[in-house]
Amino acid sequence: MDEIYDPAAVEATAQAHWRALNAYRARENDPRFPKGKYYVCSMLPYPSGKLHMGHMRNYTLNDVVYRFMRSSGYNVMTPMGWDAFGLPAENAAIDKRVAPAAWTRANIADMKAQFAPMGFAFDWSREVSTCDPEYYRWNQWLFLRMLEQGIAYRKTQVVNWDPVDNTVLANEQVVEGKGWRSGAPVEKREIPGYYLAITRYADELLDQVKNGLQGWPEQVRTMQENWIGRSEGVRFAFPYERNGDQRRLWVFTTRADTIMGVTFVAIAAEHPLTLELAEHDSKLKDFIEECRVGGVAAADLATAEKKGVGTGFYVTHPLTRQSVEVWVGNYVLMSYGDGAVMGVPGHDERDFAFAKRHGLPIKQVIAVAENEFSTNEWRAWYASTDQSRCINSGAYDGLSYSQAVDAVARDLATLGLGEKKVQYRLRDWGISRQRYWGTPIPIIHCESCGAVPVPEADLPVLLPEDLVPDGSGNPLNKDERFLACNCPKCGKSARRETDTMDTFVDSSWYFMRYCCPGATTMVDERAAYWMPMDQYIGGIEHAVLHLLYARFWTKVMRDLGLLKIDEPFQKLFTQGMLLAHCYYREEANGRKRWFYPSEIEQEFDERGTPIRAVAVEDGQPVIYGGIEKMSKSKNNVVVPGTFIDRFGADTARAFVMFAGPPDQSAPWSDASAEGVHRFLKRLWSFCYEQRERIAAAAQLDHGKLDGAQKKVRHELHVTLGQALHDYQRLQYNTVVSATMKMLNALDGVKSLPDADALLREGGSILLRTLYPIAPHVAHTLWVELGYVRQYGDLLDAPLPHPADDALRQDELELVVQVNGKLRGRVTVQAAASEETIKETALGDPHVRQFVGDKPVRKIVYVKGKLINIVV
RNA sequence: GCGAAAGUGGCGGAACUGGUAGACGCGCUGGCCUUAGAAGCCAGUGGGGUAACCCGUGAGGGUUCGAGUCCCUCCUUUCGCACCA
Repeated sequence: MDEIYDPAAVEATAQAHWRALNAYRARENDPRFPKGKYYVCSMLPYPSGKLHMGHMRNYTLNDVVYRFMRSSGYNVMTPMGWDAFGLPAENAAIDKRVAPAAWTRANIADMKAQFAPMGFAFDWSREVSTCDPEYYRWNQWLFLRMLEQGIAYRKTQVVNWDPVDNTVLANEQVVEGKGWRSGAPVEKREIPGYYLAITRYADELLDQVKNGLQGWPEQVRTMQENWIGRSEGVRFAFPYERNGDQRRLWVFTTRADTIMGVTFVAIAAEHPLTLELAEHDSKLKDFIEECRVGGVAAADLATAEKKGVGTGFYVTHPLTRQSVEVWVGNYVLMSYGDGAVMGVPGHDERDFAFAKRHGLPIKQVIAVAENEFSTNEWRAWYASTDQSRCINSGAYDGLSYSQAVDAVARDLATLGLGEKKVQYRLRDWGISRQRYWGTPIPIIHCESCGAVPVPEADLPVLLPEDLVPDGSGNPLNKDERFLACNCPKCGKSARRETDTMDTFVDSSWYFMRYCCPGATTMVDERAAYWMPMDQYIGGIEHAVLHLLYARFWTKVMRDLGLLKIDEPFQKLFTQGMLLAHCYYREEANGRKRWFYPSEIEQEFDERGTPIRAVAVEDGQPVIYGGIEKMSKSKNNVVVPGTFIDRFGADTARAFVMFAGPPDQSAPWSDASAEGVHRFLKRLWSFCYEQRERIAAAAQLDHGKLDGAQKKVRHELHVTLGQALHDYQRLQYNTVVSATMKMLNALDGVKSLPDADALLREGGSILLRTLYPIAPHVAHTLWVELGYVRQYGDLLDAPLPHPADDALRQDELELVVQVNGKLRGRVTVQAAASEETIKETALGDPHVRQFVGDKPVRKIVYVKGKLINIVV
């Protein structure tokens, strides 16, 4: 054993050992692990080629779960793969003139190499790349099954168009009116595409996120709930006549009790009736155009002015039979409900604003308390329905909210003009993307037969890998080899669909393919063994997108008989980001020049308060830019390579765990990281010095320990109990603290000549507690100190558990409070009666000083902890 | 605007179910070692005070023998949603 801790050597040896054992290859029903399977997985990364410490934090978290659960006796499996399709590869192709496939594969190789030094327990035999035909063929296969079931269908509708990325976006991918990736304001376009009927599953998706999924963070569950957005209400129609036809204008409302307050009907600019009426109305035409390009940021939209145009066209109120004018309003969304609303300005804030602006009548039909309603000043009576009463509403007068809704729905139903309906905010998932680097949609367009599915036997529809996009649209449209085909129905020459699938399709089930590498079907019985996943780990940014799609996909697979589970992820953990300090200086041209941390020196005052930071190059001050997300533009990205070279992977792992609670963002700090390295060095020196005593020590007999050793042993076992608890709740920062505490405690008894047994037991506890976090150094010391003979290889050595005799104490130190304030400490026999303890407390001279001659009103005794004397 | 979470030393952060606030680490101070530096080791480190003590978990109130923790009001920050009828 070397005297000096050499992480490079330690890590190389440990990794060679694990490699020789093929240690992370997981097998179904492995008899070595009677506790059963445990599947832990991190969201698969996009192979951008660059990994920083933030990634390492995420995967270390994953690795700690793996090692801890394996130490607990589970058959643990943790895989890794690549979300390999998508736009960055195409953009890189345009920039660098390389095919996306080559770029992506090179990045994957690069990233795997960057992972290697960290010692992660990935079972690489299960690796998945979503751009691999053996993977995406099953996207195509399931898509065809969905077509058969009517879950997938083709339609033309107004979509979100990203003018920079030149593609359609799903609603989930539009953030504040902008494309989630490009940041460009989204336009509205009418384009044909394929949709997946996720709304069919809306009820189930909602129910399980509300009432199941106990292992998910509340925040994510709420976000999904809001996204699905279930509303109960009434869908009804305003009849009208046009060109001799009897037609109906449908609307949806949650406030059917206000139906007698309708003074207009507002419809969306893209509503079919709008388009029809606009044919002979140039003002309306202009307004439609304004709505199409306008509406940049959705945040402004909510407060934006309620613009609109009257059409001069009238429909009939279904209950009063009065004529009501149709208006086109910019606040009506075509994509929700029927793209039309009844206008009740008396009781809806938006309708009110619209009516005020356009001079439309306002009618009160709900009784409200004095001063709560006036036409000049809106008060949000709308929000409270529990005590409202109808007025000015004919037959409905006096009814409460729910009575009125029931009565109105019944009357509308009698007329055949409406009924109760549940409306969702969730819309079907548009998966067509006008991009090259994705899964080809397996459809053939035939002039006589239309859109024809590719026969199963012809799968996969291979994506050509040698095309280099030039920025002028989808290169598949120009690739004759890909386009040319024959119609599977009539055999005539036809053209292939060139749209590809949204990459969220790829990530909707990769975690199931991990379970059954090489399966000749989409999934096989091995998936039934590993699924549902026990612990999923990923960023909060996927709270709705990926996690909702994956849940939907699982349910579709279940209904097709491929699986028996309802939900894919039992527990979800959303990890926080790793941040870093940044420093800059204003240049003469007004630009900011960002400094790398290595170019900066921080100065402190006598008390440790940072005063200023200076640049190493000239000693002149720079401006502290705060703690920010790691980004290239701010030069504050910490890369693993150089850090690991200097301090080793174990330090990197231990520090990213120590930096803060894993579910919160934490700042990287070179100084703190070196502190963790110092700890590992101290641990190494300690073990080096004590190696002979520990290796030769006898079994520990608690009864033979003296008071000082008992105290240390007690502390060790209490700390162990806390560490195990924190392991369970994934609070690894305090686990690292616990191992530091254990070392400090053992350090305190190393000079005692008869402490060999205690050192041996303590060392074994410390190393096993530390192992999931810093496995290389723990493994090496485990071997050197001779623990293998007793417990076996550290990979599968049983977890230590606090011993009862160590936790039990002969004497207790109790805190004495007077009126809730700490006034003294007393030591009592553990077996002492409450009476004796109280007397001892009162007898303490310091306590007596505070009690004085005031009468004691009450004495509270908290067992084993404290005594509070109330005077 | 609506909803959620969080505010604790110079810093990152502990305190599981109300029970010794500041664990553990960083930084800082003093000392030892060293020709010197680096590394290492020892001691100290919430604020005030010579001290006894007093004050301290964003602000204010409340419940309780006892509140960082529970309740109410407010402030700040972060995140999510954002015309969803």
